Amino acid sequence: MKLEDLPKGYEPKEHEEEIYQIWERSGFFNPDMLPEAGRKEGYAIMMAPPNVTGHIHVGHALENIISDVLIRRKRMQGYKTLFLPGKDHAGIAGQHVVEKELKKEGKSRKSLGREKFVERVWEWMKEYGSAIDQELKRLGLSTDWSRARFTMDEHYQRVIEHVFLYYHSKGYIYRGNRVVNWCPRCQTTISDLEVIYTEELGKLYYLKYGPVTIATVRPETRLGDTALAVNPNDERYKEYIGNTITVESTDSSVSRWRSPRSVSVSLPVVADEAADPKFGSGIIKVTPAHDLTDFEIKTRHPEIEIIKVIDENGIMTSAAGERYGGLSVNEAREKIVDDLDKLGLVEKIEDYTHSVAHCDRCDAVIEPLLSEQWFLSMAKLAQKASHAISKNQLSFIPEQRKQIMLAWINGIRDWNISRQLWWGHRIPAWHCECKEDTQWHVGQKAPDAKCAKCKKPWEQTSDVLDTWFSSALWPFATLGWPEETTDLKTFYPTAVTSSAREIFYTWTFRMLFSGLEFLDKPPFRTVFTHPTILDKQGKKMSKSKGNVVDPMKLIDEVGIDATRFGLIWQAMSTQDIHWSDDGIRAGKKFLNKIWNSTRLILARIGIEPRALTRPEKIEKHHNIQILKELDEITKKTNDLIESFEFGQALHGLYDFYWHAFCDIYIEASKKDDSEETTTVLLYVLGSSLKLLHPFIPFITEYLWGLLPIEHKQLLIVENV
RNA sequence: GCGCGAUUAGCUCAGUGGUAGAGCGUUACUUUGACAUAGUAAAGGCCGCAGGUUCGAUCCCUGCAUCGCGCACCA
Repeated sequence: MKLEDLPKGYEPKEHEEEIYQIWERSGFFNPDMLPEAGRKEGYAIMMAPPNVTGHIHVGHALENIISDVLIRRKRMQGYKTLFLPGKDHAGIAGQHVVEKELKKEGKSRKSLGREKFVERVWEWMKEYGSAIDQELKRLGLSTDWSRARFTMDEHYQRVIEHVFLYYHSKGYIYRGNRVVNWCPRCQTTISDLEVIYTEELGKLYYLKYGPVTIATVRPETRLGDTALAVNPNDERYKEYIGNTITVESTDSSVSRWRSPRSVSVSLPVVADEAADPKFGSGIIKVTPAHDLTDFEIKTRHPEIEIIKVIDENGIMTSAAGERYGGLSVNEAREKIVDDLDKLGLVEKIEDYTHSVAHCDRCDAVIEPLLSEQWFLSMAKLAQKASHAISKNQLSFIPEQRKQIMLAWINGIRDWNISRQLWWGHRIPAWHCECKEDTQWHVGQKAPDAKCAKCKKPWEQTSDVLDTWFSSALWPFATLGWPEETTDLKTFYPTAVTSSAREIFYTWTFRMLFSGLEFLDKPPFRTVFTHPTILDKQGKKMSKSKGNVVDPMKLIDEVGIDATRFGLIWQAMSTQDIHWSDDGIRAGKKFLNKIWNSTRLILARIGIEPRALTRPEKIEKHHNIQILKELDEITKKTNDLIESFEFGQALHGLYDFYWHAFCDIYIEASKKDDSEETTTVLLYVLGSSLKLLHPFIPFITEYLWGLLPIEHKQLLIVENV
C-alpha cells in the first residue's frame, strides 16, 4: 500500500455508517451468532431503557458507552456477550405527549375515552418510538437489536400480571387509605421517589389557636384541623393533653364545626413525639387529610377525625365551608389569612425558606392528599435486599454506595404502585360497578359470579401501575422469564448495572429486590454508579439553563469515536464531570494520529499477507523497549477496566500510543529499515488497535481491516 | 440537622510521605520520508485556609471555608 492510497486525515463520516452496517450484518451483536469456538460463559448488560418519549442526553451517552466498552472488551475475550437495548413506556410522560397532541386538535383524553386514547398512544409509539433507537445506534453501541424490548410489549404484559398476582397471593399488595403525593396537574399520585424538593422562599404564619400560637406555612389547612399535638415531654403544654382547646372560627358555615352557629370549635390535644418542642411554639396543628406527618399522628391516635378540605384539583372542598369551598388553595390561603387578621388572630408573618415538593415530571407543586391507593409492602422484600447486600452477594462501585443503600433500605416505606393514568399496565383488579361491595377481586379476569348485592358486572380498576413497577423486572423479564428460557440460564444474573445516581433507589434497588424475590439471585454482580455530567460551573444541565450538551450534535460535528473518547476521557472513577470540550478535541487529534501512524506503517509493510504474531525471536536477542511497554499497558488497561477506571484506562492508552509508540519507536524506526523492525511495528500497531477498539470502535475496525493479516472483524478478534 | 464528595497550571482534571503531572489553551522555533489535528522547546502552581503527626505533608489527622450531592426536617 502506498501513502497516497489513504487520505491525509481521518474523516469519520466516510466510515462510521458503513462500519456499523458491517457489524449489524455480521450478526455478532447477537450472542447466538458469535463463533462458538472459545466462547466462554454469558456476560450481559441490560441497558437502562430510555423513555420512549425522550432523547438521548449526554448522561445516557456516557452510561451506554461505558457499558459498550465493557461489552466489547468481553466479546473480544471470548465471552458470550449480550448488550440488551430497550425502551420504557414512560407512564406519565407517554400520556403527556399524546394529551398535548390532542389539545392541539381541540380534543382531550376524556373526550376520546380510555380505549381510543390508549390506541392513540400506541399509534404515537409506532410513529416516533424508533427515534430513540436511532440515537442509540449513533452512539455505536453493540446492542443486540433482535432482543430489543419495550416495557409494554406483549410478553411484558403477561409478566406484570404474573408478578402482581404473585405479590397479591403473598399478601404483599394491599389497598391503603393514606396521605399520598398527589400531582394536581398529572392528576395522579406519585411515589415518594418521584417528588423533588426545592428550596423556596415562603411565609410562616403565626396563628392564634385559642390560648396558644401555632406556626404554619399552610394556613388554609386550618380548615381541616381536627386536633392539636404537643410533645409528651413538653412541660409548657402538659395541662392541655387529653383536653380540648377552643379555637375561633372564621366561618360559621364550616360543616364540621360541631356547633355550626358558634364562633368556635374544640380541638382535642394529643401527646405525640412528632411534635418538636424546639420548633415554633412546639404545637402542631393536626390536619390528617393533607399532611403525612399529621396522618401518622392520626394513626397513633385513632380518635382524631379526618376531614378532607382540598380535592384532587387543588380546590377547597365543601367541607371547607361556604366561605372557602370552591376556591383554589392559593385563593383560600389569602382569604383565610385576611379573615384571621381581621379577627386579630394573626400574631405575625415571617419570611421563611422551606422545601417545597414538586412533581418530578411536570414540576407542579405536590398536594399531599388522603387517597385510597394500591401499595406494595416493602418490609420483607427490602429485608431480602438488605441481606444480599450485607452478605456481599453483589458489589458496589463506588463502595460507599453500599452503605448508602443499606441505610436507605432501613427507613423504607411501602411503595404506592397505583397511578391514575390511562397509559400503562392496568392493574388486574376488579370491583363491582355498584361499589357497594368494597371487596376487590384480584385476578386475570373478572369473577364469573355477579355482585351479590346489585347483580351488576364487575369492572377492572382504571388505575395503572407505576412505570417503575415494570422497570423493576427488566433484568429478567427481558430474558423471557417466567418461562425458563435458555437466555435466562445464560445471562442471568447480568454482569453489571451501570446507572446514574438519580435512579439508585427508583430503579437499582427495585431491580435488586425483584431479582432476589423471583430468581433468588441479585440481578447483577456489580452496581456501578457512573459519573454525573454537569456543566463547567458544576451545575446540573437543564434545558431552562441552556447549558445542555447534546451528544447527537457532538457526533454530527466530530463523529462517534471522538465523542466516545471525549466522554470517557473525562470519566475519572465515579467523580462528577464538569463538562469540557477539551476531551473531544484531544480525541479528534488522537484519531488523526492513529490514522496517520497506521498510514505510515501500512506504506512500509506492503501488501504481502503476514501474521500478527509476537516477534519472539527478535525479542530474545534484542532488548525491545516498546514490547515491554506494550505488555505493561495491556495489563494496566485490563486492570483499570476491571476496576471501572475508564478514564484512566484511556489516558494510559493515549500516552502509550502517542508518546511511547509514535514519538519514540516510530520515529526511531525511520532510520531502521530492517524486517525485524517492520514486524515489531505491525505487532504493536495491531495490538494497540485491539486495546483501543472498545473505546473507539469505528476507526480501529476500519484500520484493522486494512492490515494485510487475517480477515476476521476486530469486533470478535481475541484480546487479552 | 445528618452523611458523602470536591478544592492541584488560564480551563478540565490525574497523582505521590521526599524539590509537582496530563489534556486543552498560550508563546517561540521547525514544513525533516505519517500526521501543522504535527514536531521540538518554553512560560505558567505558597497542590483552598489554619493547626497537628513526621527528619520531611499537596498526600495522613483535626478544625474551618467554599462548591456540589444525597437523606431527613419543613407544624
